[in-house]
Amino acid sequence: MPKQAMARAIQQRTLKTRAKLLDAANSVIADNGYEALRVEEVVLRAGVAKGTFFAHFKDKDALMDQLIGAEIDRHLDLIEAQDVPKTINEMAAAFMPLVTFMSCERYVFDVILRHSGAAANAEVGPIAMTFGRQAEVTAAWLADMPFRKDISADLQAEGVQAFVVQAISLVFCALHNAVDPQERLAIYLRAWLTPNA
Amino acid sequence: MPKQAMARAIQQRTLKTRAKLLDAANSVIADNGYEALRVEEVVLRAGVAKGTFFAHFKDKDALMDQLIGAEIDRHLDLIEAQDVPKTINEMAAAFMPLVTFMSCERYVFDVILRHSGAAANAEVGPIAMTFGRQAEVTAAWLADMPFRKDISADLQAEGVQAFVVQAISLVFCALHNAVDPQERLAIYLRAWLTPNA
DNA sequence: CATTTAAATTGACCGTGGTCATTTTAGGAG
DNA sequence: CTCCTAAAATGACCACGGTCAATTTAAATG
Repeated sequence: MPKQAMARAIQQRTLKTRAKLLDAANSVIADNGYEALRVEEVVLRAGVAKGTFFAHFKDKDALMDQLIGAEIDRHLDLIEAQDVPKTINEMAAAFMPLVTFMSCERYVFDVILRHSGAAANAEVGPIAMTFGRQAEVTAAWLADMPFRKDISADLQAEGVQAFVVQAISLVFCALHNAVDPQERLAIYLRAWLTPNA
Repeated sequence: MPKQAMARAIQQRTLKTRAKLLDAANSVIADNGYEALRVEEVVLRAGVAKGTFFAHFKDKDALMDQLIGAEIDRHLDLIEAQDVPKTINEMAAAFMPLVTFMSCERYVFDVILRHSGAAANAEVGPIAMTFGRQAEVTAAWLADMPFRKDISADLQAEGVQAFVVQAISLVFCALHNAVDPQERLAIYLRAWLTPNA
């Protein structure tokens, strides 16, 4: 057997540096919010060089993908832990913590939209995963619910997702920003899930 | 009456410079597409200094807003000039040229999403205007159509818009990019506009 | 322990969007 | 025509994301 380059296991310091970067990023966000995050500030607080950042994250967006994706996942955990909503209003209410987070900053919503569809199968990022997960959760709710029978639960879930995004969009839309997102979402869901009712 | 600074009329060269910048931008886009547009390249072709660009456009995004908004408007003109669609399939087909343009580049779609909701009433940009216009056109179609009577044409139009965006999103989503956007849009519209049918 | 090598880290450097104090110019007033 | 002033144009400069050749370090091997 010829001398051959073996893939070495990842080193301890790799995980340590990664953790330092994530901690630093979270602390920056806690202080100034997502939009104001600067890579320079992150590496400064983490005590590493700038190049190290990009050895760990493809670009700034990849960091945001991870951080925001983790936050969405946390909300989905809570949503899953709750009782299955039985009415449209309960469903709209169940989504609200997630909606509130997604609309906490215009920048955050933009990042989410940009990553909601994965660019390639091989690189389905954290946020794209949460969209898949949200659809699953919703479809599971709808599977044993007294709503529409003419279309699949999956299609219903896709529509719910589209309307959640639409409701959040309106938060940032000057033409409509007087409306309450939860109320608006309930209107959409009623029209989508209980037509002619 | 005291000597007083009067607002002067805009000068001829202002319009000329603006036109030069827009022409240059269009030529860059024709050559390399939207994403590859560089402000430096635009001012080079326009024969003006970099600072001049930003005297005419708040930022690069504002230029994109204007150019892409104009393109969308052109598509809406064509859509309005055509016969009112009578079926779901015709409606989906009617939107296709617009859908195709909106998904011509990932970057273009991102710009559109970023500008679809105006940040403030005072600054409703070209793209935000086209969204309003598209909703109007759709609502006008739906006003005398045999579809749903349980919700207003305006709400139906909002949903159509949400599903058009959703259909475009799938074009860029690796998990779904095998699907034909027109077919997908038709499925959404059928489920939204003719439930239980 | 000494040697070796791939992985991890570094920081000077670059590309590009955006700013602003300074200079130039259009065009109205005398 | 000349002067004057506000608008327009200029380009050196900055901010910040991202790159990469060179350096350091972990840890496997003998």
